[in-house]
Amino acid sequence: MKEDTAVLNQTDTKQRILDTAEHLFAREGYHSTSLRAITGQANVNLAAVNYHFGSKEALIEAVIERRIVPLNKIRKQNLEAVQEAARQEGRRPLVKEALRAFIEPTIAFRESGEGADDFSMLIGRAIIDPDDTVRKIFMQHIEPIFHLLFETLRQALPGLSQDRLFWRLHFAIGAMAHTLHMRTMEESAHKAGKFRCLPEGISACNASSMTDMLIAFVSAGMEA
Amino acid sequence: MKEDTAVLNQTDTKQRILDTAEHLFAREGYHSTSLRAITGQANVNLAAVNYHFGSKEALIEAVIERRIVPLNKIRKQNLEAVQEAARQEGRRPLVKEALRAFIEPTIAFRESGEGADDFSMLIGRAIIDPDDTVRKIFMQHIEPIFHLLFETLRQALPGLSQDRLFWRLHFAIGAMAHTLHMRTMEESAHKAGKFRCLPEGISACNASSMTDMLIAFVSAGMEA
DNA sequence: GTCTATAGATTGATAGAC
DNA sequence: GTCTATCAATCTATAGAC
Repeated sequence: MKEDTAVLNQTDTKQRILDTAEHLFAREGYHSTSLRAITGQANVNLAAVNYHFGSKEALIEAVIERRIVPLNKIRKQNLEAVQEAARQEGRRPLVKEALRAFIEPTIAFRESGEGADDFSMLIGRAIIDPDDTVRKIFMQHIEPIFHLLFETLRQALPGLSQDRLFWRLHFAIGAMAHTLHMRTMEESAHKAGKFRCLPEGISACNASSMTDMLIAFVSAGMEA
Repeated sequence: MKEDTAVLNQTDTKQRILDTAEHLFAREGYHSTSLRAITGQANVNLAAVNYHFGSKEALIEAVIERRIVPLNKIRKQNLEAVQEAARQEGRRPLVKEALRAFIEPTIAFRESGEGADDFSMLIGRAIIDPDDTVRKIFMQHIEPIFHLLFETLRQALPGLSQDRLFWRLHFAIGAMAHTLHMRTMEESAHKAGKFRCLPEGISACNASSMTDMLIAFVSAGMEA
């Protein structure tokens, strides 16, 4: 009984720290978020972070790994399925299906449940953030998947030089990162209205149609 | 004589602070860069920042405005020239020439002289950075130009709904920001090799060919 | 495991001599 | 205008009682 309570409290505290840290790191950034802000909002003691994780850097590492591991597993399966389907049908992979295999699970993550929205932003930030603390952790997880995506696209576009393919993929990743990084799609649309980019503002849209628009955009760019 | 020396010292100190701040803000980020790091590297006294600029926030404001004002003037002239040429020839503006009017001076800036490389990174960061300190300053300068770009593209693509146009432009800006944000094109290419995305590494390329590739990419995406 | 209290370092900003 | 010296606030991290 005593043990159960202890374990429950432990996981509960760890979980609350992870969730709150994910939220604040995504929205305020790693350096701008203090441990006090996290523990305060999570309603746990300041010392709990160092007890459970050891340091602030180990905390964000745990935040990232919790989500990136299952996400990369899906992306890997998708990309391998694309290659396998093309091989069995004796054709090249399509640019669009390769990009969808990579992009769709990333954006779909947003609607998959509590906190996923935050992690989506965190991915967008990690891709871009020049701060080594966040990006290094992220890069070592994304590297093999990026390699697999590049290889699949190389098969899809055999006429394109590797240099051009690399830079086009670079542009595509930038478009995706910028989209992931938005706080919410509603907020971004609202801001577009506030900045008077448009006469009457822009409609928000769900992750599914956003994914379709993004894939259409980057596919056309890759094949330009 | 005394006055000349005083003025020279003043502008020299202010200039050195501006240049060094631009460099460090771009590479390390606003919050991760301390005033001590700036004054130390610029070889000026710590108190000089607050004497000349008043605060850290006023400093980055000065850093941004020094470059963004002439840059936006060029972008504005370019976009108006595109609209005017199309009007005189009785045709719609081309997507490609509208995007080039906006993108080319932004990237060309990189090769225009000392420090421009840093500011290019800073722009890329400002577009993306969720930190309000940097982005708010930047956004209030970019808003009218963005509005003009949107309007020109609306003329170029009359069949596209404003919603779709907005999101496609959003993707295009993301691709551009990600490219601007790179430390250097050589470094980015080198990293691609290090991460083994490619068997033999990627060639760097100059700003001009980078601009052409980016414009080809985003034009195809806009017209998808 | 959780808490208080605090060490130890760093930050932006300023006062006052020169 | 430039400098030293310092304040007051903040930060991460930890020691030790419970």
